Amino acid sequence: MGEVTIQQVATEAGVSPSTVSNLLNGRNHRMLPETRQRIETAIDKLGYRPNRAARQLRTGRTSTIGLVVPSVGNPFWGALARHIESAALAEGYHVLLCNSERDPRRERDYIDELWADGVHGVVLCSSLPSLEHVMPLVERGLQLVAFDRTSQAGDPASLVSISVDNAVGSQLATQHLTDLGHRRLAYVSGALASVNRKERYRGFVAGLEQAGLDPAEALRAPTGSGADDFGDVEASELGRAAAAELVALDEPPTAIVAINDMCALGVCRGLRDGGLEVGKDVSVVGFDDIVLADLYAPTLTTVRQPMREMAAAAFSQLRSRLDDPGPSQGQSLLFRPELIVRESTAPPP
Amino acid sequence: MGEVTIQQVATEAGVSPSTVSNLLNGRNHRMLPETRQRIETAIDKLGYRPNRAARQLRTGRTSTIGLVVPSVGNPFWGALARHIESAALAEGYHVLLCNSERDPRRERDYIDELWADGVHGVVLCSSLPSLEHVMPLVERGLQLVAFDRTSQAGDPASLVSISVDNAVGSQLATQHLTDLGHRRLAYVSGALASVNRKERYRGFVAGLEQAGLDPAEALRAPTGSGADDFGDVEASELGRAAAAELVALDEPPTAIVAINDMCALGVCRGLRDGGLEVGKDVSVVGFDDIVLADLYAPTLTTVRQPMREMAAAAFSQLRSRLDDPGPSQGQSLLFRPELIVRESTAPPP
DNA sequence: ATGAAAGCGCTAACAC
DNA sequence: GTGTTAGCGCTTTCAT
Repeated sequence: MGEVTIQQVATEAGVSPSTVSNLLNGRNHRMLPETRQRIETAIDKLGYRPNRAARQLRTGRTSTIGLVVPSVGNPFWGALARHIESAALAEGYHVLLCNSERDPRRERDYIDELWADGVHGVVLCSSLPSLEHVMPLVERGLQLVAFDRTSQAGDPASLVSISVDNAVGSQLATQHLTDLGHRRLAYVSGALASVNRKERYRGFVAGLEQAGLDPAEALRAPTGSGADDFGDVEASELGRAAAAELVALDEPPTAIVAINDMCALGVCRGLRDGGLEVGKDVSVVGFDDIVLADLYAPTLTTVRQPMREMAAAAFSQLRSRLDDPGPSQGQSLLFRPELIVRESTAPPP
Repeated sequence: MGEVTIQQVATEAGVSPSTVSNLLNGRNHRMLPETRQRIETAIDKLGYRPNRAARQLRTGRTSTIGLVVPSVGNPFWGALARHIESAALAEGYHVLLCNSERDPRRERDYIDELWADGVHGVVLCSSLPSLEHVMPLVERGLQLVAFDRTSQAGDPASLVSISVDNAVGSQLATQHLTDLGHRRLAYVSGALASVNRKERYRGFVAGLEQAGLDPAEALRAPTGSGADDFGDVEASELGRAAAAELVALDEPPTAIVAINDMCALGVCRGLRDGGLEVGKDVSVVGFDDIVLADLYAPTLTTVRQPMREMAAAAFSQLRSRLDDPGPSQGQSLLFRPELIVRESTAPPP
């Protein structure tokens, strides 16, 4: 019941293991068609599959990449995982899934382990403003593609960043609201601890200013330290709590920009709890365009990230760097967001 | 920049590699505390991490398991992946993610590759009624835990199945509807091609009969061959299309049982398209209790699967079989579903 | 155009 | 209690 080895294939085909190996690795340009034929027959007959551990031990290469996301339980990250995996599969790569739960320590431990496993390429979806905790490995040759996080000053020089243009997206959303006539806007997000959150907020402020509104007067929720306590899975909880706060105000906002779709759905839920009708009493706009945005009642106006393309780019960047691990130039790919107008936004009542 | 090897650690600590290995593998009961100390110091100093490829090549074991799901883009599978990964991580295992996209061929290819990678344990979320395509590997020693699919007659003897009691769950849902006074029910699902779909439908029928209704008179949607064309990601699309059909009927149903939550959300969407109000004109009940069920408007009545427990069970079953790969008895674990009543169900108008 | 040989880093008998 | 030794299956010079 032992596995078939390259040795057995060689014996069966009447050649040496190295010849089989040569064929396997595409070094068959000057191989006799007959030899080649014999080997292929033997492989088929024996059902031979190369042992990856052995191959990896020898070459130091793996065709496995790591994917670190906050949580695949969140539909947004789930969708990313699906697309990354699909792009990887098409090139014969496998994906090791890591849920950081937005815990920096877990994130670091994971990357350490991936490295120890021989995984030299990782798509990292980190909320952390600094990537210092992974620098040692990057210096040792770890290839990193940051997803949903634009490059920062202290980042490793070779870092590739794939992200939607968050500021533009948020500004688009905000502008849509002010165009509809809204003057009293609120912004809902957790603590602006991560790069992309900051950028999205910046877009919100820019949108306000463009409409001649004073950002200082815009509402923010949830207030207080509570904002820090919400992780990624609970984005909807956060939105719901924030909406409750907002509804209780003397002068509630007529429009709300949420940090992302899950949060926006929570906001909608909280608004309903407070007896308000979304898309009528209050407008809500999200960010991401997850599948559920178009399913919700009312359907959610949101900013779409071109996920499939972004995922494909993330993988192909990683792959090309894995193939040529020389010291390479870092770069940022910023994708263009698109405003998708649906039912959750309307002129103020 | 080469990696630190066990040899270097040994040299540094002034011992032999085997002694280091012994410590690493917990064979340190009768080791001099001093030796142990020296080794640990050396490990820390050098930042040593064992090379898994080498270890795997030597022992034939991996601490990686495979997880094959239809698509992590679907929140239900995303949640499962998160929980499985979390259970695995707690025991030092890693999870290789595989999206089958409900393609039997992809499913098989994946499992073949996992096996070739030295992965001997797989949690398989297959919709397929037959597991014949993976039998050869099971016979070679592949440990398989089927998730969301109860054991079938032709299954491998050693198979472990983890599933919610689908029939009971569906019956609970149906009964809830008939208790509310509904007489004209519809069932929405794709083709009953998979084991769990069949079971859920059986529960629906049982619920009807228990209420003295004739299952033959119950509606089913979508009708026609269209039902086959929907995969997993598009469950919501299917629900929406089905609702459109149902709404167009002379006598539309007053209550709808959907195969799962994503489908139910699609149904709600379709109902709204048709101008009907969910939870008032029509009642809808789903299955799974994904996070969004409680976020939706109206909140969705559904049947909860105890995901975390089920995921933990799946992993621990797999693990124990991996640890003792002797020919083991197959078994089925059927978890108790729970009806969660929310706003989407009410007495008929 | 093919083969022989060495060794990747680790573990597990078996010595001592 | 610790060291010696012999590979696990594969790739890759270097010969031929």
